[in-house]
Amino acid sequence: MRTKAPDGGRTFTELARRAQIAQCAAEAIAEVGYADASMAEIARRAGVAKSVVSYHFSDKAGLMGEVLRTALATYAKFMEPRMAVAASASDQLRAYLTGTAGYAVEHRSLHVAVIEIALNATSADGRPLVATMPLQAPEPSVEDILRQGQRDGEFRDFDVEVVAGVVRSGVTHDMAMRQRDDPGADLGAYAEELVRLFDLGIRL
Amino acid sequence: MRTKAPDGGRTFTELARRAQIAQCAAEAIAEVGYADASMAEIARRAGVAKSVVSYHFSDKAGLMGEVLRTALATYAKFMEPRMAVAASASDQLRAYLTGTAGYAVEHRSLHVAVIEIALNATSADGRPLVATMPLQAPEPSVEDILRQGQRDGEFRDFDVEVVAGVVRSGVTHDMAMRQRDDPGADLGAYAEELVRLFDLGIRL
Amino acid sequence: MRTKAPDGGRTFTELARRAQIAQCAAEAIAEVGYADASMAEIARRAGVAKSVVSYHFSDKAGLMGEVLRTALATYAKFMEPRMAVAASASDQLRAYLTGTAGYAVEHRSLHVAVIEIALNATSADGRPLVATMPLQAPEPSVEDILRQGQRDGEFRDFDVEVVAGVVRSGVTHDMAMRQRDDPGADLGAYAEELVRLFDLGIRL
Amino acid sequence: MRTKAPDGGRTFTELARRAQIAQCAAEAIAEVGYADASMAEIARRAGVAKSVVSYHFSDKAGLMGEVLRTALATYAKFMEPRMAVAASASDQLRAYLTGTAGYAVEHRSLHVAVIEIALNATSADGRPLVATMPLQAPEPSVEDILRQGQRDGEFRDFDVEVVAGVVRSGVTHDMAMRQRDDPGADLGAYAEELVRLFDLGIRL
DNA sequence: AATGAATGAGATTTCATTCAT
DNA sequence: AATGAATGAAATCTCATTCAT
Repeated sequence: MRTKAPDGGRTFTELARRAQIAQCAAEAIAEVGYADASMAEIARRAGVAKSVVSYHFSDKAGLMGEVLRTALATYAKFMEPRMAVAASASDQLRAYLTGTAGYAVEHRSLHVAVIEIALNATSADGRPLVATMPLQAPEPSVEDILRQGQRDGEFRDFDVEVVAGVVRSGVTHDMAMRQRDDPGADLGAYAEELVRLFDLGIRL
Repeated sequence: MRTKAPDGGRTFTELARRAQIAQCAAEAIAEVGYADASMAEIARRAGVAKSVVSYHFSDKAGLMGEVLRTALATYAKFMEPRMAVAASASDQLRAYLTGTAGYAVEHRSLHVAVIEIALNATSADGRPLVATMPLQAPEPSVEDILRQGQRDGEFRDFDVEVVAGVVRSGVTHDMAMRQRDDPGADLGAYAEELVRLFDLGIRL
Repeated sequence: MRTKAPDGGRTFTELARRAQIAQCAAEAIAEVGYADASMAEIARRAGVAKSVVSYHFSDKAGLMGEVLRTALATYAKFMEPRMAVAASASDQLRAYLTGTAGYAVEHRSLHVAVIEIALNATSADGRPLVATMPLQAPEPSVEDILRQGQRDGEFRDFDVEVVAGVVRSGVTHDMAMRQRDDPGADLGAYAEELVRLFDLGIRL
Repeated sequence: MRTKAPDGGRTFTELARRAQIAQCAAEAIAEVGYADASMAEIARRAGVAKSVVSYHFSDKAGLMGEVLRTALATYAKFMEPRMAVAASASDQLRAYLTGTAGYAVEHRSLHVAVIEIALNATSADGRPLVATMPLQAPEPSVEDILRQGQRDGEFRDFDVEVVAGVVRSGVTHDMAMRQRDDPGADLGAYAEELVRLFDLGIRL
């Protein structure tokens, strides 16, 4: 009897290979950049023939999509318990910042790979890949948290879009760059500093 | 007689061509991403043969280096008068934020291109290109400003490295993303919001 | 006990699968052309795994050979009763033309596939596949009919090889092209027109 | 000064290379069949690198298109003087048959290649290549000749489409097959036999 | 009897680069 | 100063085929 369909008609072996290859793809991208992370390089890191990658993914965009989905799922799973214990909006913001920092440390490759893919990957028609994929970020979003804080009288009045953007870029792009340039950086302390900065910056 | 050597033994025509090609390279990168900004695409945009690009630049890394130098020089020239009129550290920080936002609007391609190049370009040995180049950012750096503010008693005590990073990523990466996703975004208001946020966040 | 050997040691199931796959191969070739009729495409149409095709046929040439044999057998079975009732050479020629036209309509895929295979399929050594296979066309051949007509004084003197070639190409290649370009073409009327044309052309 | 633009902005060298490559493509197709006539094989025969072929032709469909255009132009040039001296419809038909036979002998590769390409080449969207190209056959067409003969009272009444099809397939497909199987076949005698056959078959 | 997984070979195409002119 | 032509290397992807299960 076959070990069929634990998810969408795929066998365990297939799911395992897909996961392995997606992981190697993320590592390749994080290390050599999107432009140099060729299918050959990814296959080499996975220890399989180039054609094995093509066997499991319809094309490069398909593989990149899997990396994005993997990253998002990993991130959501990582954040869920941390966000659950946070009651107030400022606690949630703290949980978001320290949680995301923790994720960036623990899943460095995925973290950097997502940024690279978002910037560079294009689908066949030339549009950015992320624009062609239905990706769903975990709830609540930074915007949600900020708006809640304003409603609850915890936060002052400000443009939610703008502040959410800076908050997010602080724990994604800047942190990724920091890690790349200094792999041993203390991101825990980094996150604490951000918590203080934004708390002071937006508190009523 | 030749019109020689306004800079390092290069004629005016040569300098003009180099500048034109570098500009087109930045535009190509900003529009299609580093991975798809091939020498052919860049040459096409410049309206010259591929070999002309190779004629003026030793190789692709050389061209990317020129884009970085151009961007830095343009940025420095843009910021200099704006920084000059700012006396206190908080005025300087405001000038930095609004100035950089203005630069990002006025020189969108250069702005985005630098981010892409920093993330992706590698020199022949595989190391990140930016790590192999002597690039000199304009004075004062964000770190300089923050430290001065702390010395002057304007700013509270905090980790200068961390805050400088967030400040910088806010006006580089986040702003670039914002522009890409919404070309008509009001970056002036964006900068003002950042000024308030960081002012509150770090003021003593 | 196994249901063995109705033909050369093959079970019924095996024969059925082989027939099914050969049929799907013919359909694939007829629809997308020999060059695009890959083993994967054929397997897809048959609703089986690629490896099933390889399991039943030694290699692609083997499968193509089976298509040829199937086509020939089908053709022979289709023609036999129609030729049997034709006495004179001109009746036989008429039976050949209308019969073959009927076959082309009823077994369109096989008909087109044979032409494609004859033109394109090569065996491992690079020679045309048809040249390496012992294929036996049904009796009487067009040449036989024409020669008989000449002997009987029905037909005038002409080069049998040449006329047989044109007769055959008229009801194979031209008819196949006609079907491809205009699937609803009236091949019955077409055949009647050919009968008249050749009858006048070769009658004494 | 450059040797520019003898045709559509192409230099002499480029035109020469394109012609040479198209010729080699036709030969490759005629010898090994469309399916095995890869870009690599074509480049090998032309004695150039694979990338040279890609340099001169946007893609494989572009090269195949050039082969078709070359063949058509060659055919038109070959036929023109032969058709010009034929006054009556039967003379024109004779000129068409003997002329086309002569062309098939003199330009065997082009002749066979066109048949293969028509049967197999597909453009990117999967449709037959010939259907996507504006190809213009030389005047008068076989249909034109036959209709003229009917109007002039030279030919009897018959379905022009059908007879034109057989006439054409006789001197294209059948002749090509004949040449492939027996390279030394006497196509002159072949054509004469066809002239007699069709003359008797359609004359009033 | 069937098949999922894997694979090497080779397909088409793009790349950065070189060089004679 | 510029460029058309060429090229080897490498990119992505498809192919027919094999094999353990």
